[in-house]
Amino acid sequence: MTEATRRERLRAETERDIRRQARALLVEHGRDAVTLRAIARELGITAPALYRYYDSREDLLRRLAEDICTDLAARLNADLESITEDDVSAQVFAVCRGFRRWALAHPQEFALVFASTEDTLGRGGPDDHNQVGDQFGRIFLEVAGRLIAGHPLPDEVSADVPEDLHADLAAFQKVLLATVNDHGVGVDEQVLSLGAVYHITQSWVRIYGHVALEVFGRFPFALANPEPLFDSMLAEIMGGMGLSQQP
Amino acid sequence: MTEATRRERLRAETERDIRRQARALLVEHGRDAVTLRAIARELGITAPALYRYYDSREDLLRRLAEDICTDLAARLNADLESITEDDVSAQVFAVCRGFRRWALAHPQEFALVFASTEDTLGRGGPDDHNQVGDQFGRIFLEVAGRLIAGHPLPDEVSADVPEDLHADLAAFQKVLLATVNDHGVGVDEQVLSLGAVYHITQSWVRIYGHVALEVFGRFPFALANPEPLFDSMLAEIMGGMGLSQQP
DNA sequence: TCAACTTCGTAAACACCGTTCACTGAACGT
DNA sequence: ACGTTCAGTGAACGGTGTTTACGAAGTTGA
Repeated sequence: MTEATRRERLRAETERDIRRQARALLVEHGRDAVTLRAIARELGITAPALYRYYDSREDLLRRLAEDICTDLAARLNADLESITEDDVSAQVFAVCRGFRRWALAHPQEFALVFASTEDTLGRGGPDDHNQVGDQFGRIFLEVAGRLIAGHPLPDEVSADVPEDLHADLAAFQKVLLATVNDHGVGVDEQVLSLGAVYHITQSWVRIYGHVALEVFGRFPFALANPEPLFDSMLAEIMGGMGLSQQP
Repeated sequence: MTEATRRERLRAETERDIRRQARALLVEHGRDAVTLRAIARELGITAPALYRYYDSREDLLRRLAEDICTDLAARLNADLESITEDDVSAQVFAVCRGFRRWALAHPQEFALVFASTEDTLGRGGPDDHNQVGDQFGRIFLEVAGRLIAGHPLPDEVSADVPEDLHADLAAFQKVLLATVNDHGVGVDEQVLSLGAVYHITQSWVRIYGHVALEVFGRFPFALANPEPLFDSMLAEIMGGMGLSQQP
Protein backbone atom coordinates (compact mmCIF):
# COMPACT_ATOMS: atom_id res chain seq x y z
CA MET A 1 0.00 0.00 0.00
CA THR A 2 0.98 3.60 0.29
CA GLU A 3 4.10 4.06 2.37
CA ALA A 4 2.91 7.47 3.45
CA THR A 5 1.35 7.84 6.84
CA ARG A 6 -2.11 9.25 7.29
CA ARG A 7 -0.68 12.60 8.27
CA GLU A 8 1.51 12.76 5.20
CA ARG A 9 -1.39 11.99 2.93
CA LEU A 10 -3.55 14.67 4.48
CA ARG A 11 -0.75 17.17 4.29
CA ALA A 12 -0.12 16.51 0.62
CA GLU A 13 -3.82 16.77 -0.04
CA THR A 14 -4.37 20.15 1.57
CA GLU A 15 -1.17 21.41 0.01
CA ARG A 16 -2.68 20.60 -3.38
CA ASP A 17 -5.95 22.24 -2.35
CA ILE A 18 -4.17 25.40 -1.30
CA ARG A 19 -2.41 25.71 -4.64
CA ARG A 20 -5.60 24.92 -6.51
CA GLN A 21 -7.51 27.64 -4.68
CA ALA A 22 -4.67 30.11 -5.08
CA ARG A 23 -4.60 29.35 -8.77
CA ALA A 24 -8.34 29.88 -9.09
CA LEU A 25 -8.12 33.24 -7.35
CA LEU A 26 -5.23 34.29 -9.57
CA VAL A 27 -7.05 33.33 -12.74
CA GLU A 28 -10.36 34.87 -11.80
CA HIS A 29 -9.41 38.02 -9.95
CA GLY A 30 -5.75 38.69 -10.56
CA ARG A 31 -2.58 38.53 -8.53
CA ASP A 32 -3.67 40.94 -5.81
CA ALA A 33 -6.67 38.76 -5.08
CA VAL A 34 -4.46 35.84 -4.10
CA THR A 35 -4.64 36.51 -0.37
CA LEU A 36 -3.90 34.02 2.36
CA ARG A 37 -7.19 34.77 4.04
CA ALA A 38 -9.22 34.26 0.88
CA ILE A 39 -7.52 30.93 0.22
CA ALA A 40 -8.06 29.79 3.78
CA ARG A 41 -11.68 30.95 3.74
CA GLU A 42 -12.36 28.93 0.62
CA LEU A 43 -10.75 25.88 2.21
CA GLY A 44 -12.61 26.22 5.47
CA ILE A 45 -9.51 26.81 7.54
CA THR A 46 -7.85 29.89 8.99
CA ALA A 47 -5.10 31.96 7.45
CA PRO A 48 -2.31 31.19 9.93
CA ALA A 49 -2.67 27.52 9.06
CA LEU A 50 -1.16 28.27 5.68
CA TYR A 51 2.10 29.06 7.40
CA ARG A 52 2.47 25.34 8.06
CA TYR A 53 2.90 25.01 4.28
CA TYR A 54 4.52 28.21 3.09
CA ASP A 55 6.89 30.67 4.65
CA SER A 56 4.93 33.66 3.41
CA ARG A 57 2.55 34.83 0.74
CA GLU A 58 5.50 35.56 -1.48
CA ASP A 59 6.73 32.02 -1.06
CA LEU A 60 3.33 30.70 -2.05
CA LEU A 61 3.30 32.88 -5.16
CA ARG A 62 6.73 31.63 -6.10
CA ARG A 63 5.64 28.01 -5.85
CA LEU A 64 2.48 28.85 -7.70
CA ALA A 65 4.57 30.22 -10.53
CA GLU A 66 6.51 26.97 -10.62
CA ASP A 67 3.26 25.02 -10.81
CA ILE A 68 2.11 27.15 -13.69
CA CYS A 69 5.33 26.50 -15.56
CA THR A 70 5.03 22.79 -15.03
CA ASP A 71 1.45 22.79 -16.24
CA LEU A 72 2.27 24.84 -19.30
CA ALA A 73 5.12 22.50 -20.10
CA ALA A 74 2.89 19.47 -19.67
CA ARG A 75 0.24 20.97 -21.88
CA LEU A 76 2.66 21.82 -24.65
CA ASN A 77 4.22 18.38 -24.40
CA ALA A 78 0.79 16.86 -24.73
CA ASP A 79 0.22 18.90 -27.88
CA LEU A 80 3.52 17.61 -29.19
CA GLU A 81 2.51 13.99 -28.66
CA SER A 82 -0.14 14.31 -31.33
CA ILE A 83 2.36 15.29 -33.98
CA THR A 84 4.37 12.84 -35.97
CA GLU A 85 7.82 12.64 -34.48
CA ASP A 86 9.74 13.41 -37.64
CA ASP A 87 7.91 16.57 -38.62
CA VAL A 88 9.95 18.84 -36.37
CA SER A 89 8.83 21.93 -38.22
CA ALA A 90 5.23 21.20 -37.31
CA GLN A 91 6.36 20.69 -33.73
CA VAL A 92 7.86 24.14 -33.60
CA PHE A 93 4.69 25.66 -34.95
CA ALA A 94 2.67 23.73 -32.40
CA VAL A 95 4.77 24.87 -29.47
CA CYS A 96 4.78 28.50 -30.52
CA ARG A 97 1.07 28.66 -31.27
CA GLY A 98 0.34 26.72 -28.11
CA PHE A 99 2.35 29.19 -26.08
CA ARG A 100 0.49 32.14 -27.55
CA ARG A 101 -2.89 30.49 -27.10
CA TRP A 102 -2.12 29.63 -23.48
CA ALA A 103 -0.88 33.14 -22.70
CA LEU A 104 -3.99 34.76 -24.15
CA ALA A 105 -6.25 32.36 -22.28
CA HIS A 106 -4.37 32.84 -18.99
CA PRO A 107 -3.12 36.42 -18.92
CA GLN A 108 -2.77 36.59 -15.14
CA GLU A 109 -0.67 33.46 -15.05
CA PHE A 110 1.41 34.69 -17.94
CA ALA A 111 2.00 37.99 -16.19
CA LEU A 112 3.04 36.26 -12.98
CA VAL A 113 5.50 33.92 -14.63
CA PHE A 114 6.84 35.91 -17.54
CA ALA A 115 6.52 39.52 -16.49
CA SER A 116 7.45 39.83 -12.83
CA THR A 117 10.34 41.91 -11.68
CA GLU A 118 13.06 39.65 -10.38
CA ASP A 119 12.72 40.88 -6.84
CA THR A 120 8.94 40.59 -6.58
CA LEU A 121 9.23 36.95 -7.54
CA GLY A 122 12.28 36.04 -5.56
CA ARG A 123 14.94 34.27 -7.51
CA GLY A 124 17.63 33.30 -5.06
CA GLY A 125 21.26 33.56 -5.93
CA PRO A 126 22.88 32.40 -9.13
CA ASP A 127 21.08 29.07 -9.51
CA ASP A 128 20.59 30.20 -13.06
CA HIS A 129 18.87 27.19 -14.43
CA ASN A 130 16.36 26.56 -11.68
CA GLN A 131 14.73 29.87 -12.34
CA VAL A 132 11.01 30.26 -12.76
CA GLY A 133 9.92 29.91 -16.33
CA ASP A 134 12.73 27.61 -17.12
CA GLN A 135 10.45 24.62 -17.33
CA PHE A 136 8.81 26.17 -20.30
CA GLY A 137 11.97 27.62 -21.76
CA ARG A 138 13.32 24.11 -21.86
CA ILE A 139 10.49 22.88 -24.02
CA PHE A 140 10.67 25.69 -26.48
CA LEU A 141 14.40 25.49 -26.72
CA GLU A 142 14.54 21.74 -26.89
CA VAL A 143 12.11 21.67 -29.78
CA ALA A 144 14.06 24.41 -31.46
CA GLY A 145 17.23 22.45 -30.87
CA ARG A 146 15.70 19.33 -32.36
CA LEU A 147 14.61 21.36 -35.33
CA ILE A 148 18.12 22.53 -35.98
CA ALA A 149 19.44 19.03 -35.34
CA GLY A 150 17.46 17.60 -38.21
CA HIS A 151 17.94 20.60 -40.43
CA PRO A 152 21.29 22.37 -40.29
CA LEU A 153 21.20 26.08 -40.91
CA PRO A 154 22.31 27.41 -44.24
CA ASP A 155 25.82 28.68 -43.81
CA GLU A 156 25.13 32.31 -44.57
CA VAL A 157 22.65 32.54 -41.70
CA SER A 158 25.05 31.59 -38.97
CA ALA A 159 27.65 33.95 -40.28
CA ASP A 160 28.33 36.74 -37.87
CA VAL A 161 27.46 36.48 -34.21
CA PRO A 162 29.07 39.26 -32.19
CA GLU A 163 32.35 38.41 -30.53
CA ASP A 164 31.08 39.57 -27.13
CA LEU A 165 28.37 36.94 -27.19
CA HIS A 166 30.53 33.93 -27.88
CA ALA A 167 31.03 33.02 -24.24
CA ASP A 168 27.36 33.27 -23.25
CA LEU A 169 26.15 31.54 -26.38
CA ALA A 170 28.70 28.75 -25.97
CA ALA A 171 27.48 28.09 -22.44
CA PHE A 172 23.92 28.01 -23.69
CA GLN A 173 24.98 25.79 -26.56
CA LYS A 174 26.32 23.23 -24.10
CA VAL A 175 23.04 23.17 -22.16
CA LEU A 176 21.06 22.88 -25.35
CA LEU A 177 23.21 20.06 -26.68
CA ALA A 178 22.89 18.16 -23.43
CA THR A 179 19.11 18.62 -23.39
CA VAL A 180 18.59 17.54 -26.96
CA ASN A 181 20.92 14.57 -26.66
CA ASP A 182 19.18 13.47 -23.47
CA HIS A 183 16.18 12.79 -25.65
CA GLY A 184 17.97 10.41 -27.98
CA VAL A 185 18.74 12.69 -30.86
CA GLY A 186 22.43 12.87 -31.62
CA VAL A 187 23.75 16.36 -32.31
CA ASP A 188 27.12 17.96 -32.03
CA GLU A 189 28.30 21.55 -32.08
CA GLN A 190 28.96 21.33 -35.78
CA VAL A 191 25.25 21.20 -36.48
CA LEU A 192 23.99 23.21 -33.53
CA SER A 193 26.44 25.96 -34.23
CA LEU A 194 26.85 29.20 -32.33
CA GLY A 195 24.97 30.90 -35.14
CA ALA A 196 22.09 28.49 -34.68
CA VAL A 197 21.98 29.18 -30.95
CA TYR A 198 21.98 32.87 -31.70
CA HIS A 199 19.12 32.43 -34.12
CA ILE A 200 17.12 30.47 -31.58
CA THR A 201 17.61 33.19 -28.99
CA GLN A 202 16.46 35.88 -31.39
CA SER A 203 13.43 33.80 -32.25
CA TRP A 204 12.51 33.54 -28.59
CA VAL A 205 12.81 37.33 -28.32
CA ARG A 206 10.33 37.79 -31.15
CA ILE A 207 7.85 35.20 -29.98
CA TYR A 208 7.91 36.44 -26.41
CA GLY A 209 7.69 40.02 -27.62
CA HIS A 210 4.61 39.41 -29.69
CA VAL A 211 2.83 37.37 -27.05
CA ALA A 212 3.57 39.84 -24.26
CA LEU A 213 2.50 42.80 -26.37
CA GLU A 214 -0.72 41.04 -27.23
CA VAL A 215 -1.47 39.94 -23.68
CA PHE A 216 -0.77 43.39 -22.29
CA GLY A 217 -2.51 45.18 -25.13
CA ARG A 218 0.55 47.27 -25.94
CA PHE A 219 0.62 47.02 -29.68
CA PRO A 220 1.01 50.52 -31.06
CA PHE A 221 -2.27 50.33 -32.92
CA ALA A 222 -5.55 48.52 -32.66
CA LEU A 223 -5.31 45.04 -34.10
CA ALA A 224 -8.63 43.52 -35.03
CA ASN A 225 -7.01 40.10 -35.13
CA PRO A 226 -3.36 39.74 -34.15
CA GLU A 227 -3.18 36.09 -35.14
CA PRO A 228 -2.10 36.64 -38.74
CA LEU A 229 0.66 38.90 -37.48
CA PHE A 230 1.88 36.13 -35.22
CA ASP A 231 1.67 33.49 -37.92
CA SER A 232 3.40 35.73 -40.39
CA MET A 233 6.18 36.32 -37.89
CA LEU A 234 6.47 32.60 -37.31
CA ALA A 235 6.69 31.95 -41.03
CA GLU A 236 9.32 34.64 -41.30
CA ILE A 237 11.36 33.09 -38.52
CA MET A 238 11.13 29.63 -40.03
CA GLY A 239 11.84 31.00 -43.46
CA GLY A 240 14.93 32.71 -42.15
CA MET A 241 16.17 29.30 -41.10
CA GLY A 242 15.58 27.93 -44.55
CA LEU A 243 12.44 26.04 -43.65
CA SER A 244 9.14 25.78 -45.39
CA GLN A 245 6.20 27.37 -43.67
CA GLN A 246 2.81 25.77 -43.29
CA PRO A 247 -0.70 26.86 -42.38
CA MET B 1 0.13 87.43 -13.22
CA THR B 2 -1.21 83.98 -12.68
CA GLU B 3 -4.87 83.75 -13.47
CA ALA B 4 -5.26 80.93 -11.01
CA THR B 5 -6.72 81.61 -7.61
CA ARG B 6 -4.85 80.74 -4.48
CA ARG B 7 -6.82 77.55 -4.07
CA GLU B 8 -6.11 76.42 -7.59
CA ARG B 9 -2.41 76.99 -7.15
CA LEU B 10 -2.31 75.01 -3.94
CA ARG B 11 -4.31 72.22 -5.45
CA ALA B 12 -2.02 71.90 -8.44
CA GLU B 13 0.94 71.94 -6.11
CA THR B 14 -0.18 69.12 -3.84
CA GLU B 15 -1.34 67.14 -6.84
CA ARG B 16 2.22 67.31 -8.14
CA ASP B 17 3.53 66.37 -4.71
CA ILE B 18 1.26 63.35 -4.54
CA ARG B 19 2.45 62.06 -7.88
CA ARG B 20 6.04 62.73 -6.99
CA GLN B 21 5.78 60.76 -3.76
CA ALA B 22 3.90 57.96 -5.45
CA ARG B 23 6.60 57.82 -8.06
CA ALA B 24 9.33 57.69 -5.46
CA LEU B 25 7.62 54.82 -3.66
CA LEU B 26 7.16 52.94 -6.91
CA VAL B 27 10.78 53.33 -7.88
CA GLU B 28 12.21 52.48 -4.50
CA HIS B 29 9.92 49.77 -3.21
CA GLY B 30 7.79 48.52 -6.08
CA ARG B 31 4.20 48.78 -7.09
CA ASP B 32 2.74 47.25 -3.94
CA ALA B 33 4.45 49.89 -1.84
CA VAL B 34 2.54 52.68 -3.58
CA THR B 35 0.07 53.02 -0.75
CA LEU B 36 -2.35 55.86 -0.21
CA ARG B 37 -1.41 55.97 3.45
CA ALA B 38 2.31 55.94 2.72
CA ILE B 39 1.95 58.77 0.25
CA ALA B 40 -0.16 60.77 2.66
CA ARG B 41 2.23 60.09 5.52
CA GLU B 42 5.14 61.39 3.48
CA LEU B 43 3.19 64.50 2.59
CA GLY B 44 2.06 65.17 6.14
CA ILE B 45 -1.62 64.70 5.38
CA THR B 46 -4.09 61.88 5.88
CA ALA B 47 -5.04 59.20 3.40
CA PRO B 48 -8.66 60.17 2.78
CA ALA B 49 -7.46 63.57 1.62
CA LEU B 50 -6.11 61.88 -1.49
CA TYR B 51 -9.65 61.14 -2.55
CA ARG B 52 -10.03 64.84 -3.30
CA TYR B 53 -7.54 64.23 -6.10
CA TYR B 54 -8.10 60.67 -7.26
CA ASP B 55 -11.09 58.39 -7.38
CA SER B 56 -9.15 55.45 -6.02
CA ARG B 57 -5.70 53.95 -5.73
CA GLU B 58 -6.16 52.37 -9.12
CA ASP B 59 -6.98 55.75 -10.61
CA LEU B 60 -3.81 57.17 -9.11
CA LEU B 61 -1.74 54.35 -10.55
CA ARG B 62 -3.28 54.93 -13.95
CA ARG B 63 -2.36 58.60 -13.89
CA LEU B 64 1.06 57.71 -12.60
CA ALA B 65 1.54 55.48 -15.61
CA GLU B 66 0.61 58.37 -17.86
CA ASP B 67 3.15 60.58 -16.10
CA ILE B 68 5.80 57.97 -16.61
CA CYS B 69 5.03 57.77 -20.30
CA THR B 70 5.22 61.51 -20.66
CA ASP B 71 8.54 61.63 -18.86
CA LEU B 72 9.98 58.83 -20.93
CA ALA B 73 8.85 60.55 -24.08
CA ALA B 74 10.36 63.82 -22.95
CA ARG B 75 13.61 62.15 -22.09
CA LEU B 76 13.89 60.40 -25.42
CA ASN B 77 12.97 63.59 -27.22
CA ALA B 78 15.72 65.36 -25.34
CA ASP B 79 18.18 62.70 -26.45
CA LEU B 80 17.02 63.26 -29.99
CA GLU B 81 17.70 66.98 -29.80
CA SER B 82 21.39 66.33 -29.54
CA ILE B 83 21.50 64.48 -32.83
CA THR B 84 21.83 66.16 -36.15
CA GLU B 85 18.42 66.33 -37.75
CA ASP B 86 19.32 64.59 -40.98
CA ASP B 87 20.92 61.48 -39.53
CA VAL B 88 17.69 59.64 -38.98
CA SER B 89 19.47 56.33 -38.64
CA ALA B 90 21.33 57.65 -35.62
CA GLN B 91 18.03 58.89 -34.24
CA VAL B 92 16.55 55.43 -34.40
CA PHE B 93 19.55 53.98 -32.60
CA ALA B 94 19.29 56.69 -29.98
CA VAL B 95 15.62 56.07 -29.30
CA CYS B 96 16.00 52.30 -29.11
CA ARG B 97 19.05 52.39 -26.89
CA GLY B 98 17.47 55.10 -24.79
CA PHE B 99 14.38 52.99 -24.31
CA ARG B 100 16.42 49.99 -23.20
CA ARG B 101 18.56 52.04 -20.89
CA TRP B 102 15.53 53.66 -19.30
CA ALA B 103 13.76 50.33 -18.83
CA LEU B 104 16.78 48.77 -17.14
CA ALA B 105 17.22 51.78 -14.89
CA HIS B 106 13.51 51.92 -14.01
CA PRO B 107 12.24 48.34 -13.96
CA GLN B 108 9.26 49.07 -11.72
CA GLU B 109 8.08 51.87 -13.93
CA PHE B 110 8.62 49.75 -17.01
CA ALA B 111 6.60 46.93 -15.50
CA LEU B 112 3.77 49.26 -14.58
CA VAL B 113 3.49 50.85 -18.00
CA PHE B 114 4.47 48.08 -20.36
CA ALA B 115 3.57 44.88 -18.57
CA SER B 116 0.29 45.37 -16.78
CA THR B 117 -2.75 43.34 -17.62
CA GLU B 118 -5.32 45.53 -19.29
CA ASP B 119 -7.78 45.25 -16.44
CA THR B 120 -5.35 45.97 -13.62
CA LEU B 121 -4.45 49.20 -15.34
CA GLY B 122 -7.89 50.21 -16.48
CA ARG B 123 -8.15 51.14 -20.10
CA GLY B 124 -11.67 52.28 -20.65
CA GLY B 125 -13.51 51.46 -23.81
CA PRO B 126 -12.21 51.74 -27.34
CA ASP B 127 -10.33 55.01 -27.07
CA ASP B 128 -7.57 53.17 -28.81
CA HIS B 129 -5.11 55.94 -29.18
CA ASN B 130 -5.29 57.48 -25.75
CA GLN B 131 -4.02 54.32 -24.20
CA VAL B 132 -1.24 54.24 -21.68
CA GLY B 133 2.13 53.81 -23.29
CA ASP B 134 0.99 55.51 -26.40
CA GLN B 135 3.00 58.60 -25.61
CA PHE B 136 6.13 56.57 -25.96
CA GLY B 137 4.88 54.47 -28.84
CA ARG B 138 4.35 57.69 -30.74
CA ILE B 139 7.96 58.69 -30.39
CA PHE B 140 9.35 55.35 -31.42
CA LEU B 141 6.99 55.07 -34.33
CA GLU B 142 7.40 58.62 -35.45
CA VAL B 143 11.16 58.29 -35.59
CA ALA B 144 10.77 55.02 -37.42
CA GLY B 145 8.38 56.71 -39.81
CA ARG B 146 10.84 59.53 -40.42
CA LEU B 147 13.50 56.96 -41.07
CA ILE B 148 11.43 55.30 -43.75
CA ALA B 149 10.46 58.67 -45.14
CA GLY B 150 14.02 59.56 -45.91
CA HIS B 151 14.97 56.09 -46.97
CA PRO B 152 12.38 54.06 -48.86
CA LEU B 153 12.50 50.34 -48.32
CA PRO B 154 14.01 48.12 -50.95
CA ASP B 155 11.15 46.63 -52.87
CA GLU B 156 11.78 43.02 -52.00
CA VAL B 157 11.40 43.75 -48.29
CA SER B 158 7.88 45.06 -48.46
CA ALA B 159 6.79 42.19 -50.60
CA ASP B 160 4.28 40.05 -48.84
CA VAL B 161 2.28 41.30 -45.91
CA PRO B 162 -0.58 38.92 -45.07
CA GLU B 163 -3.93 39.80 -46.60
CA ASP B 164 -5.64 39.66 -43.18
CA LEU B 165 -3.45 42.46 -41.90
CA HIS B 166 -4.12 44.96 -44.65
CA ALA B 167 -6.99 46.67 -42.87
CA ASP B 168 -5.21 47.06 -39.53
CA LEU B 169 -1.95 48.11 -41.11
CA ALA B 170 -3.70 50.61 -43.35
CA ALA B 171 -5.33 52.23 -40.34
CA PHE B 172 -1.98 52.40 -38.60
CA GLN B 173 -0.41 53.73 -41.79
CA LYS B 174 -2.83 56.65 -41.75
CA VAL B 175 -1.98 57.53 -38.17
CA LEU B 176 1.71 57.24 -38.89
CA LEU B 177 1.49 59.41 -41.97
CA ALA B 178 -0.43 62.06 -40.08
CA THR B 179 2.08 62.02 -37.22
CA VAL B 180 5.12 62.25 -39.43
CA ASN B 181 3.63 64.95 -41.64
CA ASP B 182 2.64 66.97 -38.58
CA HIS B 183 6.34 67.41 -38.00
CA GLY B 184 7.06 68.96 -41.34
CA VAL B 185 8.35 65.97 -43.25
CA GLY B 186 6.36 65.22 -46.35
CA VAL B 187 5.59 61.56 -46.91
CA ASP B 188 2.89 59.73 -48.78
CA GLU B 189 1.77 56.12 -48.76
CA GLN B 190 3.99 55.38 -51.71
CA VAL B 191 7.05 55.71 -49.53
CA LEU B 192 5.57 54.62 -46.21
CA SER B 193 4.09 51.52 -47.77
CA LEU B 194 2.11 48.83 -46.03
CA GLY B 195 5.23 46.71 -46.08
CA ALA B 196 7.14 49.44 -44.30
CA VAL B 197 4.46 49.72 -41.64
CA TYR B 198 4.60 45.97 -41.22
CA HIS B 199 8.35 46.11 -40.83
CA ILE B 200 8.11 48.84 -38.23
CA THR B 201 5.61 46.80 -36.23
CA GLN B 202 7.84 43.74 -36.31
CA SER B 203 10.75 45.86 -35.19
CA TRP B 204 8.78 47.08 -32.20
CA VAL B 205 7.98 43.49 -31.33
CA ARG B 206 11.67 42.61 -31.27
CA ILE B 207 12.80 45.66 -29.35
CA TYR B 208 10.05 45.32 -26.77
CA GLY B 209 10.68 41.60 -26.53
CA HIS B 210 14.37 42.02 -25.81
CA VAL B 211 13.90 44.80 -23.30
CA ALA B 212 11.13 43.03 -21.43
CA LEU B 213 13.08 39.77 -21.30
CA GLU B 214 16.08 41.61 -19.97
CA VAL B 215 14.16 43.61 -17.38
CA PHE B 216 12.32 40.54 -16.14
CA GLY B 217 15.36 38.30 -16.32
CA ARG B 218 13.62 35.79 -18.52
CA PHE B 219 16.30 35.10 -21.07
CA PRO B 220 16.65 31.35 -21.40
CA PHE B 221 20.25 31.44 -20.29
CA ALA B 222 22.49 33.60 -18.19
CA LEU B 223 23.75 36.57 -20.14
CA ALA B 224 26.84 38.18 -18.74
CA ASN B 225 26.16 41.28 -20.79
CA PRO B 226 23.01 41.45 -22.88
CA GLU B 227 23.96 44.71 -24.54
CA PRO B 228 25.78 43.18 -27.51
CA LEU B 229 22.74 41.02 -28.14
CA PHE B 230 20.56 44.12 -28.23
CA ASP B 231 22.94 46.02 -30.46
CA SER B 232 23.30 43.07 -32.76
CA MET B 233 19.52 42.82 -33.00
CA LEU B 234 19.31 46.52 -33.75
CA ALA B 235 21.90 46.21 -36.46
CA GLU B 236 20.00 43.28 -37.91
CA ILE B 237 16.76 45.23 -37.94
CA MET B 238 18.38 48.20 -39.60
CA GLY B 239 20.22 45.98 -42.01
CA GLY B 240 16.96 44.32 -42.93
CA MET B 241 15.72 47.71 -43.98
CA GLY B 242 18.74 48.27 -46.14
CA LEU B 243 20.47 50.64 -43.76
CA SER B 244 24.00 50.83 -42.59
CA GLN B 245 24.61 50.05 -38.97
CA GLN B 246 26.81 52.04 -36.68
CA PRO B 247 28.48 51.50 -33.31
C1' DT C 1 -18.16 93.69 4.65
C1' DC C 2 -20.73 89.91 5.46
C1' DA C 3 -23.22 85.96 4.38
C1' DA C 4 -23.64 81.81 1.27
C1' DC C 5 -21.16 78.52 -0.96
C1' DT C 6 -17.33 75.59 -2.42
C1' DT C 7 -13.42 72.95 -1.41
C1' DC C 8 -9.52 70.76 1.22
C1' DG C 9 -8.42 68.13 5.02
C1' DT C 10 -9.52 65.53 9.26
C1' DA C 11 -11.01 61.89 12.57
C1' DA C 12 -13.48 57.88 13.21
C1' DA C 13 -14.99 53.79 11.61
C1' DC C 14 -15.38 49.40 8.66
C1' DA C 15 -13.69 45.53 6.50
C1' DC C 16 -10.01 43.64 4.86
C1' DC C 17 -4.86 42.17 4.74
C1' DG C 18 0.02 39.51 6.27
C1' DT C 19 2.12 37.82 10.15
C1' DT C 20 3.23 36.23 15.04
C1' DC C 21 2.31 33.63 19.12
C1' DA C 22 0.54 30.74 22.69
C1' DC C 23 -2.53 27.07 22.60
C1' DT C 24 -5.12 22.53 21.62
C1' DG C 25 -5.92 18.10 20.02
C1' DA C 26 -5.01 14.38 17.12
C1' DA C 27 -1.65 11.45 14.85
C1' DC C 28 2.73 9.31 15.53
C1' DG C 29 6.95 6.43 17.06
C1' DT C 30 8.34 3.64 20.68
C1' DA D 1 0.63 3.86 27.39
C1' DC D 2 3.41 7.91 26.84
C1' DG D 3 6.06 11.54 25.25
C1' DT D 4 6.64 13.90 20.75
C1' DT D 5 5.44 15.96 16.51
C1' DC D 6 2.58 18.93 14.07
C1' DA D 7 -1.78 20.74 11.62
C1' DG D 8 -4.88 23.98 12.92
C1' DT D 9 -7.03 27.70 16.09
C1' DG D 10 -8.06 32.34 18.16
C1' DA D 11 -6.45 36.50 19.52
C1' DA D 12 -3.69 40.15 18.62
C1' DC D 13 -0.68 43.85 16.09
C1' DG D 14 0.05 46.95 12.61
C1' DG D 15 -0.98 47.80 8.05
C1' DT D 16 -4.26 48.61 4.00
C1' DG D 17 -8.41 50.99 0.79
C1' DT D 18 -12.49 53.36 1.36
C1' DT D 19 -16.72 55.85 3.32
C1' DT D 20 -18.80 59.12 6.31
C1' DA D 21 -19.75 63.24 8.95
C1' DC D 22 -17.71 67.30 10.11
C1' DG D 23 -14.72 71.53 10.58
C1' DA D 24 -12.05 75.19 8.71
C1' DA D 25 -10.47 77.70 5.38
C1' DG D 26 -10.88 80.04 0.42
C1' DT D 27 -14.05 82.10 -2.84
C1' DT D 28 -17.86 84.60 -4.56
C1' DG D 29 -21.56 87.87 -5.01
C1' DA D 30 -24.59 91.52 -3.06
